Amino acid sequence: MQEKQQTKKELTREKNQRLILAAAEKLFAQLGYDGASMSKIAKEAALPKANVLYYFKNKDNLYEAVLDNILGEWNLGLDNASVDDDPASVLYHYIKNKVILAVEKPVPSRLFASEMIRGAPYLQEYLKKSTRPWIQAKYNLIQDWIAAGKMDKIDPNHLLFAIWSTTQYYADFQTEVLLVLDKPAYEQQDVSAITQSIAQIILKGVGLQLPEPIAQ
Amino acid sequence: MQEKQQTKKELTREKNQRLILAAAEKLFAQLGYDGASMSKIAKEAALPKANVLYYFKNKDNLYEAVLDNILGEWNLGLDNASVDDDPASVLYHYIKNKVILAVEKPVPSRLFASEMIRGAPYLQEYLKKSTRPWIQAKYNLIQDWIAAGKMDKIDPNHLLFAIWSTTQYYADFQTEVLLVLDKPAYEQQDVSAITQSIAQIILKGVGLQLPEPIAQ
DNA sequence: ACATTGATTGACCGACTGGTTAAGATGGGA
DNA sequence: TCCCATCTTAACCAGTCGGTCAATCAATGT
Repeated sequence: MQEKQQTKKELTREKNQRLILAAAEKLFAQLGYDGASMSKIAKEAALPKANVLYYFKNKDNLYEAVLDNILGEWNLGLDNASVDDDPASVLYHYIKNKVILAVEKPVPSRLFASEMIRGAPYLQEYLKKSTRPWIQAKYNLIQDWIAAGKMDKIDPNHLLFAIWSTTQYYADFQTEVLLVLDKPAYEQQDVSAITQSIAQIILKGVGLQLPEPIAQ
Repeated sequence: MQEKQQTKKELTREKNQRLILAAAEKLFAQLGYDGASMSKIAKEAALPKANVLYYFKNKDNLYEAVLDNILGEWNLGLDNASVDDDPASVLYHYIKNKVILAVEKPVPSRLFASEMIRGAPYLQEYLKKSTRPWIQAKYNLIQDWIAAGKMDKIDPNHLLFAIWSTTQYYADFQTEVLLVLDKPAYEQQDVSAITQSIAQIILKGVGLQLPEPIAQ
């Protein structure tokens, strides 16, 4: 248990790294890779620029650290499902989780989107090694559901694209959504309204029924 | 008709402006606002930087010109529909057009997405003056279709978001899509495959039937 | 108590940024 | 033909970029 006993140095080290990562995440998402300068990030983290470069050797290094930090908590869900589960329930909860994430933590989604728009210069390897096997497994799962007559025939890839796009839209295009809805910010009730709308379209769209009554 | 008689100067002026706009559009979408420098744009357009700044006073001016240039051809469609039309047919063709645009001209979509992710610093006014009235009209149209019993009850805003997100995804996230589909580039047949998948989900999702048999 | 290691930071660097300027090339109307 | 407006472009500017460095500071093991 002696690894739990952290020295003061180790504590401030961790704290500073978290500070820098949070500041970098925010600014990279807001201003893009080139727009977020090291000095702006340092200022946001309330540290001297040289100190930021002490913890992360260079800008690329920091950018990759931010991406790594995000991907872990962002891509999960839909992982424990099997053929025997009810696709309506599984997909509904997957959509719901993605909507909650999009509304409550939009920054990672925006950062991911920026990366993709630029051709994924840093995430290409990650996509090949991690996303592709994951989607392959889900592809098979959905195919099995279709073969079992549990849902309509549809290309599973495009179904997953549809779920990702519709949910992440509320994070990436938040500005447009709020402007159209004429709101200053998302409210509690919006999460369920969005979830219901998306789930209604997509689930019925592949021959499933909404698993829950509309919660008021 | 004498305005048709262009002098040599006017011709090169137009040509250079088109050249610069095309180069800027490409680089702004690829590298973001800050990543695309004036010298890179000039190099891409094969002109000296000072010449680019002669035609467009400064970077902001050029950026806005690029956005203006895009929005005209990008946002149309769904405009001549009325309550008496068949929603299935109207929405199907709208989706189809958006998919074609996403696959064949992804750059404008990516530029628009970048703008949105950054909070639409330049497009906010445009959104208020142009997009909001447009979407208000479509909102009423869809509500009328619902009232006429032609389709399921659904919030028209979220339906439009779903159509925009699913279609534009194939432009903005092209890298991810191609990687998942294991292709080097979109092919002719992909347009109809994507259109069919999206239309199948969304139309059936709001209680409509695909208006055309799957074209082989 | 002290030496050693890690942490902090201001000053600095060359490269590049968006933008200006001024001098010359070009072409059209008189 | 000549003049004048438009166009072209190298040279230049101050400011910022990512990154380095060396001097100082703080904490730790002995």
